[in-house]
Amino acid sequence: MTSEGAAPDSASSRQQSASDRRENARLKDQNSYDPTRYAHPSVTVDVVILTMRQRRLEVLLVKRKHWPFEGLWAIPGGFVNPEESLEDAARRELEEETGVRDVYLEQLYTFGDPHRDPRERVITVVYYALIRAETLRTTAGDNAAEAAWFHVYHLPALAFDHDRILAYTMQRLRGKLEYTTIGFQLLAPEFTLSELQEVYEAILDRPLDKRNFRKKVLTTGILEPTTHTRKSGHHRPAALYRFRPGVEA
Amino acid sequence: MTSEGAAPDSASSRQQSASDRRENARLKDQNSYDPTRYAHPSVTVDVVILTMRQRRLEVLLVKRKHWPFEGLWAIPGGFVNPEESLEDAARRELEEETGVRDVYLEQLYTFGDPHRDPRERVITVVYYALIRAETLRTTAGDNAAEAAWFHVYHLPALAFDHDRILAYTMQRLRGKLEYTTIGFQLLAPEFTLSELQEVYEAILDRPLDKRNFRKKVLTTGILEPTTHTRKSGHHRPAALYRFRPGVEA
DNA sequence: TGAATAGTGTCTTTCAGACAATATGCC
DNA sequence: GGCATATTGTCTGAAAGACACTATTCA
Repeated sequence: MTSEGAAPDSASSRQQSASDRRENARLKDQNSYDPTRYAHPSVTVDVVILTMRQRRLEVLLVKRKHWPFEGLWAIPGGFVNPEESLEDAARRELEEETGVRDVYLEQLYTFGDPHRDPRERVITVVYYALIRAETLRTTAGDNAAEAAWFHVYHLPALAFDHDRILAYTMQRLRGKLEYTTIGFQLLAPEFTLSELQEVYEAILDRPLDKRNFRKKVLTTGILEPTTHTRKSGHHRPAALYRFRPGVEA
Repeated sequence: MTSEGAAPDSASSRQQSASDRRENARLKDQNSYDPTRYAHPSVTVDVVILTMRQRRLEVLLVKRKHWPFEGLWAIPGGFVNPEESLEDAARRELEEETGVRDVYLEQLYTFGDPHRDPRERVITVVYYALIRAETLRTTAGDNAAEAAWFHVYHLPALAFDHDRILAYTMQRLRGKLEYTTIGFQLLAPEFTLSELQEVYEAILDRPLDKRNFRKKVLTTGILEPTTHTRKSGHHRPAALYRFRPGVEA
């Protein structure tokens, strides 16, 4: 076991290790009025909610009604409650916005620039969720003007640093598409190969060759054919597939 | 532009959008005593500091001197100051521990389970840093017992959820090794191909074929030979390479 | 000349990508 | 029959992986 001290520094600050500083914070907390408490930032969870609608990848945004960024669109989010995990907070937020639960949800990144919110310091842990359009509850009616779906490649003006967040979401999504089964999360349990291809094309934002695509997904062995077909127009019905049981992202 | 309302919910909670809730929080903040402030968790930044020493990948840990987890080893970290970004906090922490700056640093993940720290709720944004062993300042002396380097595959008992954090770091590192030049961050500006291979083997924890490895890195074109060689024993000297200027991770 | 590490090439298999014609169902 | 989408196979080039011997330096 090698042992080498950390570099020294201006002494007074360095002698106090990180864990010591936490310990000091705890001791201070035992006082009833603690100025360091005011340094605690707000922590929120934002959830980028994505779905496939009309063969496009769309994101759910809410319209801001107050300063700052009044009138601009924002990724839905909210505060993390004291007794819930970050992921629980994200799932709660997701369910509040869409009524769905038990969907794919993954932590994306944490954004914490000191002035990203002009009101106070807000550190936001961003998650993204992939949901199937059919699982959404239908329009609430009086909320219709507040939340809307947008094509991810034609976004309105966004509040805060939410344009960066969405750009980063797409980057992550494209990366994961290659080596995971994440794309399947946007489809119903049974689906056609054309539908699967549409998901990939929507995420990658480029057309794929049909023969190569089918060859690739079928040779991986993660799909199995069902006996069902889907008729969707004046043409040949497509065979339905499902994920091989036991295979997960 | 399609527009569909978000799902309704138990009304009182749903009618209040996420941005509304933030707005409400701001209004409350204008009072001098605000109970919601107590819900703000502590936010820390932890930095997994990795380097190559003696052909092994090693991580810098600090020994805890107080409850909780007294005597166990922990990833160095500390609070985020009000006026610094998360990455700035990580760089400050890194410099305090090692004396180095301007090294590779990347946000890993944010851990925030409500009881991961038994004292209070602490949400930690974890970064990892890759540094070259030569850039480290030498042992401080009186701090030698507090911080130590550990072989990443032979770790001591760790405090908090730091075992999970280190496991996740290795996972990320292996993933990025394949499609980025991240491994180069652990080497001096000029290095031998054997040294580069040692870095890859240390991260992947498996031996690589020397001929295939050299073929692969040389055909990518990211390396260029220098006119220098390195003699390191009673044997043939090795040619030194450097990264082609302008290529970054 | 022995010890130690540096340096090099071929073959096989797999995967990615370019490319176009036939099949089926419905009107 | 005409329309619309479903379905299918070959070829080529690139990359990955298995595999072993020669070169150089110095004690």
